[in-house]
Amino acid sequence: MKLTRDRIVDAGMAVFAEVGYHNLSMRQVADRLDAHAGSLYYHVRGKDELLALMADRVCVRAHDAGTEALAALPPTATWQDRIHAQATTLRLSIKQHPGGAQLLAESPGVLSIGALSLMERLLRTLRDAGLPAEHCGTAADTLLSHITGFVLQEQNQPAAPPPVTPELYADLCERFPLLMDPSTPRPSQDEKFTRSIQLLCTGFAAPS
Amino acid sequence: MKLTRDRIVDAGMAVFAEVGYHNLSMRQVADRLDAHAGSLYYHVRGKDELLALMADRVCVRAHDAGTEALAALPPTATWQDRIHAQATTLRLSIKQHPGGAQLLAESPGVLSIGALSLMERLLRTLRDAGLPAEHCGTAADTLLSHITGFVLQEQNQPAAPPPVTPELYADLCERFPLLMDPSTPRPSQDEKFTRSIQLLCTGFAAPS
DNA sequence: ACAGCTTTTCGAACAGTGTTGGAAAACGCT
DNA sequence: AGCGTTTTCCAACACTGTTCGAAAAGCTGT
Repeated sequence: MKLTRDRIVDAGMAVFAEVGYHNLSMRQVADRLDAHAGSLYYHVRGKDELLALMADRVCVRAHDAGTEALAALPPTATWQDRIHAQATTLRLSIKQHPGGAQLLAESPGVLSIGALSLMERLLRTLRDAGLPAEHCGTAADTLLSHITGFVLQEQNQPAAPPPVTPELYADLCERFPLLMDPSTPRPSQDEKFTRSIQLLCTGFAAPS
Repeated sequence: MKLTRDRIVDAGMAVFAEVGYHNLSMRQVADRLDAHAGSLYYHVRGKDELLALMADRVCVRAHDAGTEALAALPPTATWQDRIHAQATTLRLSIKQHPGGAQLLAESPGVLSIGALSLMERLLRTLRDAGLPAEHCGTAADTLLSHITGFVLQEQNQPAAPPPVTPELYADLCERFPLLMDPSTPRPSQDEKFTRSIQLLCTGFAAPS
């Protein structure tokens, strides 16, 4: 079958979902298309461009998932709810592939249609909420960079936490008493995420 | 001279400062020590571990810079000022090396002494500010992931923005009217950063 | 159907990467 | 001096992204 920019990105997304960001290679993408690695370079400038196209596709998927989530919201939903819905769908879309946050993080996101769509809709909801126009830009920027950073840290959490010897544990407790305080609740990632979004929203709403 | 874990990390940081994150290779690090690449593996499990050690060192430097910045603050400084000082020094420390955000983003940061120190001090200032203890954890987490995401997006901004043809520009204006609105102010990165930190601080301070 | 031309694919090669394992050297110690 | 351990070398392996000339495939006009 004929080789095409779109088909290459499709194959890229497929192997991306299987092997993750770090193990994605041009040869694997080519193999999935029954083609040779060199042939890809006729349609794509290089791996960087392919990654950028894939990042854009992730954003587009997140955008589509976001419209669905927004449509499912009851009419009584506040603008905070709408922001939260968009943030959550974006987070889940990124988390769908291993290393998805890296993919978004590496590619310069400005020129991507998908990223622009996400941004525009965030701005839209913030403006419709009646927030001052001059603050909406930084608010949306903050949301996006925060979500990226959050999923990044989330996906890089080691699967098996390293074993702590008792002496090391004691040392840690002494040097980092607040961090190691067992009385503080240790919320799940989902809770942390929704709380951080609420945090940002109250920051947006507060007059400055 | 003898090869040592610390000396390897030193050389890694030097190469890192010169060539950036993406072009850092074990052979270059070894060359700087007049050694062969294979010798590094006696002291370091692999490149991942070396990168983790380097990420920790960046955090330690950021921590030290943060103590200086805090010491230079007047006694009348609010807790928001103290948070801002720490955030700014962390941002600058990361930006010192090209691709520094990637370095922090890739390495699982939990087990790093430097990262823990940064976290602990953030928690300290938030607790000293009188914020409710059960919120300080997510607040500090949000701060760190936001800063990482911010510098990431900042460092990945393409040096030369791609040229926009008039027709493309018109299309963009139609699809993204809010983003393309020329009347909205376009603040510098520094302004965006301080504003986002202020945003987070007001979110922290607001009762939930 | 054939030639001619363009678009696309191949296949081999290049330089570079992280990593490994056995041989060789350096070191410390009795 | 000799032995044992710690450290370094060196050559290799299996990859990676990318390039380039040649070969194939597809289309057009006659």
